Amino acid sequence: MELTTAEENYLKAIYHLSEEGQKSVSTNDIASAIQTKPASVSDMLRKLGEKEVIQYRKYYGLQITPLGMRLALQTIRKHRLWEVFLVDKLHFAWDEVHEVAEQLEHIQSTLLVERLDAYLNYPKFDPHGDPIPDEFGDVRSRPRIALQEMGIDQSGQIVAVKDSSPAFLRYLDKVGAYIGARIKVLDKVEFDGSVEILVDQKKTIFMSKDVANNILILTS
Amino acid sequence: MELTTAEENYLKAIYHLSEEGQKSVSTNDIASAIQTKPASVSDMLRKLGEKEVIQYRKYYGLQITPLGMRLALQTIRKHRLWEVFLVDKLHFAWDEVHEVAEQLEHIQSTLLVERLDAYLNYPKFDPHGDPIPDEFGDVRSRPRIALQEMGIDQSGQIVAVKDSSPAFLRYLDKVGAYIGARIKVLDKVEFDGSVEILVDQKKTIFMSKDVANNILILTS
DNA sequence: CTAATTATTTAGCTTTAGCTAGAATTTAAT
DNA sequence: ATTAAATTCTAGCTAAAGCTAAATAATTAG
Ligand SMILES: [Mn+2]
Ligand SMILES: [Mn+2]
Ligand SMILES: [Mn+2]
Ligand SMILES: [Mn+2]
Repeated sequence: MELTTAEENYLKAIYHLSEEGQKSVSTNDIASAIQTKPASVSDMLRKLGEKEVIQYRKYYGLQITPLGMRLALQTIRKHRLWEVFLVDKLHFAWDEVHEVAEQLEHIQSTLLVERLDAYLNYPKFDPHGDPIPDEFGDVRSRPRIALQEMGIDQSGQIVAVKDSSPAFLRYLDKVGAYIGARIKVLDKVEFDGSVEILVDQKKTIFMSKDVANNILILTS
Repeated sequence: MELTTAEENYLKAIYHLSEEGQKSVSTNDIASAIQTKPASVSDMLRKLGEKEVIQYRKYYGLQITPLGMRLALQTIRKHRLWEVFLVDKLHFAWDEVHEVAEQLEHIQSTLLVERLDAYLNYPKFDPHGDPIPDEFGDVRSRPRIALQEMGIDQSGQIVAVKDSSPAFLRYLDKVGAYIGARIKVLDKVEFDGSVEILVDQKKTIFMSKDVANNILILTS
């Protein structure tokens, strides 16, 4: 069973929107995630249903099937491995990789994926801190919470970002909030939800609720 | 001006068949090179003509335009750089790279090509000995002749192969005729055109006319 | 110089993946 | 319980890229 590039992109979007296959997703959500019209989505859902990668009931949502899950995770695995390659080997910035990985993830060659994985030394996380599924689709995920959820004086380590848009990532670069940084919450403003944090015991940063919501922390 | 994947493949085939843009090519030749039907080729030629990458006159051949040449060479550059990557970095065998490079060559990202080129240390030739065009499409080609054309006692170095099919390349691996090997023609059989050569001053190989025709030599 | 053969193109059909416009269904609000 | 609003789906169109069958042009042979 092989999927077209469009089908892979839809399935990946569905997987992400359903939060790793848990809840059901809406046609409109898929449309906006994938930058297309709801009518196109309806049509694709029918096709994906026929291919049995999702279970689709008209007007009610859809559920990704175990088969669909496996295929989605394969594509995600490739996407993230390529991102590691681009950053580690070709010295791309972490905000420059997404677009290219979006293309590279569709290259069909199991040998290529295996060799790439080995060449990169079997990385467990991509440049944005997202876990890389193994060849069987198993994801070893760490318990992580949004920086926004942390209380005053709580500390931890930045392990991932929710938003991978260049604008957001470049902002993080600017303020020095990189993956791996150790942080401690110094203060939280009730009024607007903004937070003040100490980074690596030396630098103090103020950030809005919006920003703090997109930074994921492994607490300690 | 950007081309679709299919258009890039056609243009590349046209470029190769025309022997780097010299002679004109036929519809049937393109069809068999690209494994498609002549009717499909006719249709694509019309489109490529409209995009002005070829000059097309119905029923008479076609000429690749300077623009078409530039675009074809860009794709060829990418193809060959990826082949180097696969062999040098991911340890693919030289007969395993073509199919994958055929996909990778269509990835759109000038930054990627630049970085890849630098990462590979600006290689001048691909694993099959074919020259890699620079970013402006300039190809520094070496004067080379088919092993078949050599006379007895003439010597030289294997610098490239004409045929890159796995079957042929694996045969060369088996007999030890690799790129870079120094050879000398010991004997030629008039009857069937087969030749006997000495490889690296130690090993003697017999090969058919067909094989000798697909091995390219830099004479010395 | 015709006539047969070969090469090439055109016409019309298929699939994939989009789109718009409008119909159908579900959900929310009186 | 209706009605209104929002969501989702269907119908019908387009473009790319392929196909087969048939038409047409060019080439070769007698
Ligand atoms: Mn993609
Ligand atoms: Mn990522
Ligand atoms: Mn290709
Ligand atoms: Mn090659």
